[in-house]
Amino acid sequence: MTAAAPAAQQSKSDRILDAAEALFAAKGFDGVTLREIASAARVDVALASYHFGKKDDLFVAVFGRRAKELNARRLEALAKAEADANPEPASVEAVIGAFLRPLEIAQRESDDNWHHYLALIAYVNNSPYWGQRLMSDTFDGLVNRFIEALGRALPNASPDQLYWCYHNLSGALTLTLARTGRIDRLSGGICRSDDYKSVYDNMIPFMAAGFHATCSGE
Amino acid sequence: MTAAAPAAQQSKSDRILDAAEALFAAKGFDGVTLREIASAARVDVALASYHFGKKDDLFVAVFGRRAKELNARRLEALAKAEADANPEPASVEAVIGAFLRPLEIAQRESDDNWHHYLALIAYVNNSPYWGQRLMSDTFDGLVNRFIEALGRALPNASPDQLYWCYHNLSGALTLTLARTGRIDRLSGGICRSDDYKSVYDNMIPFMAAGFHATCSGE
DNA sequence: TGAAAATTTCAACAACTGTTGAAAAACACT
DNA sequence: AGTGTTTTTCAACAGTTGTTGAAATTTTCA
Repeated sequence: MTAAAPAAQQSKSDRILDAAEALFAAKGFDGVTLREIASAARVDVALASYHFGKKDDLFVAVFGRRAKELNARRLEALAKAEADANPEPASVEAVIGAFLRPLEIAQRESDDNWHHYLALIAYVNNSPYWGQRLMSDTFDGLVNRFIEALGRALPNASPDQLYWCYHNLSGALTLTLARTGRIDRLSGGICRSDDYKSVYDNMIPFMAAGFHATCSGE
Repeated sequence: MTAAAPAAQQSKSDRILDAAEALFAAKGFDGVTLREIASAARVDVALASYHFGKKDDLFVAVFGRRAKELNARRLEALAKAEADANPEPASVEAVIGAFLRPLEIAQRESDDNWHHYLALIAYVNNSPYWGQRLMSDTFDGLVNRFIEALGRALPNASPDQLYWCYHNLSGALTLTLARTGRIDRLSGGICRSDDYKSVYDNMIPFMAAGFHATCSGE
């Protein structure tokens, strides 16, 4: 009788962030109204403005909320991969795994709504409006850490090769996080977008092979 | 004196489609108003409704306009690749090239605004709302033709392996088409998202290696 | 307990939204 | 020229939008 009531213990401010996160991820910034968010959070409309200011600021607040923890999880995985390989540099596959596996784990944490946040990342990453500044401010530092690690695993690679390869990885990942259900329909049910294990089990060696093929000396 | 005036010869209906294409691609369906579109097309607001009906229908009309030609270009490239390899099946790299190169060419046709349309594809492909049905209706037939060709090049691959690999390809391509400028900023100017040649020169061997690594017999 | 601060509600604002119906203009065709 | 058809304009609609200011409530803390 004690479970199933964590929502009641959440502050209204948190409820707003939760509702906004899910709705922004599903419908985009302009596809959601503050009244929808307030209604989903069971809260007065004006409260969103009181706590977070303009609608833009609310969006940025939502996007920033989980970023710190996600970055920490990824950095931890990277550090572990590098420690395991010491004194050799971590392999390409290990670095990519450190970049991706924390997402798989987060996606499966069904009690917390991480998958909404990850879908929101997908939205932002592909948005011409938000994509440039907000993504950069939030993730560029982390990404460059990973690219440096990939450079150590591929000493013959030039910087632009590494960046373009990361671009491929980022795009494939983004489409996965968006969870549009396209692959389900395209494959006639053979593939399921919520089968996270399969996604990452395929993606990691796929991307590692791509890095090796295009980032060796020429 | 005769050039630079093709816009004047366009019908108002075409001007609406052009304006809607560019604006939808830049700001998404909900981020654009019919008045913005009409204003950009130098046309009365009511005219969009007269020609295309509801806003949703206009969006679908925009999306469908160039789809037939794009599909034809890609199929032609696929047929050429298979003819060149005959009697062997076309290689993975050749099939992927047939899928991607028509986009590179279209992106560089600066007189026609193909790059707006391609950015619109990126938007739709990642949209949880439009992504499923509209993408499927427009492109699934073509995509399955390419996946069959990839299956002939990789006879040991299982269908789900091929679909997941295509998923990776599609995601990376989508991020490229979105042209958010992220890679420019992330790389500190080393990479430029409008350097289409580099993008595809990297992406094709990258993806081919990924297919080979994950779609061989196990 | 009581006052100050933070939170929450209520009501309303001006601006903007997609859409429509009727009038007006342009066009096609005999 | 005069018909019927298509295209274009104009004006307006009912509903929704983000945002705000003031009042009411709750919380904080000495």
